[in-house]
Amino acid sequence: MIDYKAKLAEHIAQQLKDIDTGTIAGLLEYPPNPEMGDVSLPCFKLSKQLRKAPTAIAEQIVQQFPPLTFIAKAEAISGYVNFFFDKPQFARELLNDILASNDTYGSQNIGGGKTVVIDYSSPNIAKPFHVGHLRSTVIGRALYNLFSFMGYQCVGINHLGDWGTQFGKLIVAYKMWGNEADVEQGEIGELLRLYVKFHDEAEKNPQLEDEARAWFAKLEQGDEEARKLWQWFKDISLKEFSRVYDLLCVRFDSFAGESFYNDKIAPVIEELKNKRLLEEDDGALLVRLDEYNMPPVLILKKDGSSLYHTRDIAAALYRKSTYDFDKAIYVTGAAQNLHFQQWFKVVELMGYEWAKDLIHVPFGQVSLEGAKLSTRKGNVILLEELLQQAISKTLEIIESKNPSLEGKEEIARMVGVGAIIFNDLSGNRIKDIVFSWDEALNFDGETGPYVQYTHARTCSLLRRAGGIEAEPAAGAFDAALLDDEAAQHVLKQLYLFPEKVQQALEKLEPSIVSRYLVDLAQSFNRFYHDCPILVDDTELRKARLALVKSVQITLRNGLKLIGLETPERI
RNA sequence: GUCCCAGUAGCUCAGCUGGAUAGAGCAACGGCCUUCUAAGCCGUGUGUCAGGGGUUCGAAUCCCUUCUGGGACGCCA
Repeated sequence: MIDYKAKLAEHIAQQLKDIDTGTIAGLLEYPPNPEMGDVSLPCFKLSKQLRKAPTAIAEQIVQQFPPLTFIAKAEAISGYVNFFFDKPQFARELLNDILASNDTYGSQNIGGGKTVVIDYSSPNIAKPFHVGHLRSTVIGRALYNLFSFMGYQCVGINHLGDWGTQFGKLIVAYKMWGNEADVEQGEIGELLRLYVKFHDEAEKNPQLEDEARAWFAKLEQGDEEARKLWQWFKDISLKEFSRVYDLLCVRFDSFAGESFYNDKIAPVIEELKNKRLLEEDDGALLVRLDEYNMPPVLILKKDGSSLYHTRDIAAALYRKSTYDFDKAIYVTGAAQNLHFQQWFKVVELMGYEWAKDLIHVPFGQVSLEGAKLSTRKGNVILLEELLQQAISKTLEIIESKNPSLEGKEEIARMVGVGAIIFNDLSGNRIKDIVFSWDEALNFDGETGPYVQYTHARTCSLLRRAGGIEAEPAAGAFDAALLDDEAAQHVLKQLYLFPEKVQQALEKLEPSIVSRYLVDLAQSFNRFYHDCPILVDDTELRKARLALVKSVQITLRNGLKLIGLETPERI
């Protein structure tokens, strides 16, 4: 990876003596437009420490700046030092680096093989998979890819919501209003019907809630009938989930859900007791967190059954001992912020120093044109339906634009699904999303298909170039020929990729990569429009193809990170 | 009631570890395909950065406060 910023910081620090490299590196920034150079140093903050006016500092730096091959010019202007890269050297070093590193361009070994456990998707059994579940799934998968790319060993866990009072409810409903044939045939739809029916009836007859709790308690104690029904419901749900995961190409290393921790809860309760953290209140057991300005955490209900706090704590202890993680990440809706703060604190109070490695990654809520999503009220967009719609719309577009395309069904799947994923990852994850069919199925502008299309364009060019030029090699071209404005802009974008990937990792924010890809695609499309690539001038063609190849590599690496596929033709 | 999060162009958003004139896309209108994929490119217009105070050489960005919207707050997850 070439890092001119770091090199510059070193030289400037040497010159200023009293200021260290890190400080300078933190100050360096990219100027708002190209006339102001490639990297600039605002000198205002140095003013106090050096007891000198910013303009004087800037001028001093420029006057005494040593000749460096990669810097063509340094200019002092109203308190800034603007550095201009030596364009040919910059282009040559950058492209050679990208071509040589290829599918590792942008990656760094930050993790050093340390393990990160990422808990994502984690849908509730017996409820259909809807757009609301998409976020955790695609954000979590993107984080998984980012951490892997940056040298971490990842463990992806689908912490299935396969335990809890809801199963008591379902069992009660099934026994009262359901039958085997209907469930076998209706699958999740029928389970949902029973669940909704339960809630309707429970409003009239609150006693049903007690029955449900009783059945869940039986389930936890290993009652055979309860156990059998539970397993059956779970199998039916997993069948639907795996269809969706296949479409999204999402994989997990473990499906250990909440039920997995059932036999790991008692020791946790014991430990909490021994550490004198538990308090009894009206028959239930809880941990008080008043000093930390949080409400108490309920650990055990008065009927002796567990709650999800309890299971999360047991799961964290299990994961620590099983995987010895460096970080454990939980990707869930922001509505659960308090819940995570609470049980993270409990783990800390239990005396585990690794409580600091537990990280909650919250995201905003999806609503439906103002109304809240509600499975019970039937106010949902089923994810499978959304994906199918996107795929069939993509197929229509292909039929009209490129009817002779081979394997169009598969490509339509890659692009249609890509549109939905990209849409979800294009804004900061914390923002709420109002779902709109029009936006989800828009394939123009800042969208997944736009980036994929741009990637396919690079593939097409390299295909047409044929022969040895189709695979430009490092050093086999004259980078000085890439002096068009559009080409220069593409180079700058390419240079930013490693920095963006690192930022995305640090902020746990996949959208930084998504937005970067749009910027890169935009600059490439302008270059494509302004500068013919397959020209007769052999040297110029080679140089431009090297740029095209570098864009292809970078788009591909970025798309893969956020979980989009990279078809070579669209 | 207490706490958390958000508020930037008509719409969706970026910019928020303070820096040079606040940027994209969508929508609207007008151009560009006998030449490398038009899911593309170019052009036209829009802003009390929710309001008010403060800190600073400098604030969309940090602090305080008000307003608006969303969310959470013991036997659901």
